[in-house]
Amino acid sequence: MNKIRTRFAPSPTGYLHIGGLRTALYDYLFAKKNGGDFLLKIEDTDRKRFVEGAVEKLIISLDFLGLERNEGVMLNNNTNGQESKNYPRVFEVGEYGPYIQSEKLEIYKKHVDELVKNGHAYYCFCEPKRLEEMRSEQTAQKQPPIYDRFCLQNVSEEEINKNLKNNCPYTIRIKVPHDEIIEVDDEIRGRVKFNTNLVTDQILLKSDGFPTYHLASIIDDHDMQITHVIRGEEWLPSIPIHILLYRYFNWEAPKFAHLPLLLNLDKSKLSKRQGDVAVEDYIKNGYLKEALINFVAFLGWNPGKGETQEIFTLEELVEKFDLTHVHKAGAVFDIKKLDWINSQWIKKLSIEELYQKSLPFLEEKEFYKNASAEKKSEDYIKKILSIEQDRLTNLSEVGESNQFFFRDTNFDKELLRWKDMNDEDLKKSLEKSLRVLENITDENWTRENLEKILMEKADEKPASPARLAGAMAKRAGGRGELLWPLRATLTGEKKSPSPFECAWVLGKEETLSRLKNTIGKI
RNA sequence: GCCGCGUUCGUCUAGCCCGGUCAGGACGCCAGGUUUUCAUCCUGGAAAUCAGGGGUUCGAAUCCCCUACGCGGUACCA
Repeated sequence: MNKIRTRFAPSPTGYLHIGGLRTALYDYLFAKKNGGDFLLKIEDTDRKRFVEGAVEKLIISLDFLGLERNEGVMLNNNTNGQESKNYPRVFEVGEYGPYIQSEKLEIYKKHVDELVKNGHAYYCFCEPKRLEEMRSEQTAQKQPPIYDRFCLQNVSEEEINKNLKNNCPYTIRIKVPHDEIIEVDDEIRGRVKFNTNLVTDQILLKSDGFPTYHLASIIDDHDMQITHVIRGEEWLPSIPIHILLYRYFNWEAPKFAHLPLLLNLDKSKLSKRQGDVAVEDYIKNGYLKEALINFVAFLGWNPGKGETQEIFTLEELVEKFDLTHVHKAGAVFDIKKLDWINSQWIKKLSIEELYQKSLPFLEEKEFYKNASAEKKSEDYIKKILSIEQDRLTNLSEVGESNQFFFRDTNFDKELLRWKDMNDEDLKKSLEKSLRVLENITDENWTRENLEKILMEKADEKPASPARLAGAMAKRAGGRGELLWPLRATLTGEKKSPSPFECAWVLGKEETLSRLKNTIGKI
């Protein structure tokens, strides 16, 4: 059996779409699972929709995500690729190129001429206006909109030659046979059938000399020896054309797998209207690439029986991936699940990694910019991150809910009170914390120690005779008597990490100073 | 309109090919536990008459047919 080869074939119309990522991912996973090759080609035959820099952006995104290609279009030239004619910083690596459609125009022309010669395709000189009128009439009569073959039936060879000589604009159409059922075994959907009487003679070559998708993709996939075409469901209706082209060229067709669509919450095709669709936007908003890949992999696929685990690395996905477990129905993109997966991936990061990834987000924040140099130190930030790690669902939230680490706190006496504590009790509580903390040396100022010592003190005795000792006191929140005012002093917030964690991050000096400051104000 | 694809908890889905489990898991939600607060973590719960209707069968989410609904295609866009 031939080596398995898949390709991702985006159009450079902007950025890597989240749906594109899913397609690319499945192409990648399938190829790697089967020891095959995965490559990138560019479908830039629509000059009206072309966006400057889009090819580069696409590659950057794929590289960033770690979806490595064996060949095709690349940005870094470490494998002696050839510089692209149309895109100066882009290289083409591999022996089946060009991998950029706009560089293959002569090849397409040559093939389509062959089709014309063999009677499988024909010249069409119809103007768009006539085609439009024809179609609206057909739909009005409840007929399927199909080209009426005017040029096939009414334009003689002589006229064709004359028109060509006069540089009349023309297109070339495929000649679809009548009364035939075309059957395809889709890897995901099983057998799919189409009646050719309902298939129009699609345009293969546009009047600007560029091929349409149908022609170009078939020639490319053949040239590049693609064995499995894994693409979006929107291509399913045009598959009879593709099958016909393989037959006309006398080429063996690859296997096809049509992926279910990604949907908005309202089940319409995933679109920008209802949220971000560009991979780069998700990255910009603090999602990890691991989470994005993990999440998108599960949109329309699952590892099957018995597997309850859902957090997987790219490598693990490669190992588990299987086309037969791809679902047929469209999948709603629910960002709540992405958030959860992202939080899981954040928890797996080392502090060093978390620091490197969080810093760019932190540097954008006002509270960080306004902080002292000491509070921007790597050591200090890492401490904050180590206690925030379990609380983050998203990198962009970093520091957000713990801004007291970066600036002074506000004094709010009511916040400091534990339950119905009076001023005197409050002051006593804080003074006790101060005494305890003062006695902890710098080298003993660790998370574990602070917790151990403060907890001991908090459990020591019920502060007021009205409260019972032991477990009952604990239940009534005896620990809060010491711990709540301490934590509130250190943070100035109703909600925050524990006082042990906060004191540890702030350091002895800052902790004591915040305590003294507050005590002085009561 | 025409053609194609699809339809299991709110969402992602297992199970369907090879009929026979209280239709299982995850996210989210709710409750409880741990806990000074928050988050994490742990335990439990609600949540799908398997789109609807007909068959076939002792028995159907699973096989067959019909209907409805959704989506995609219907371009000199991909």
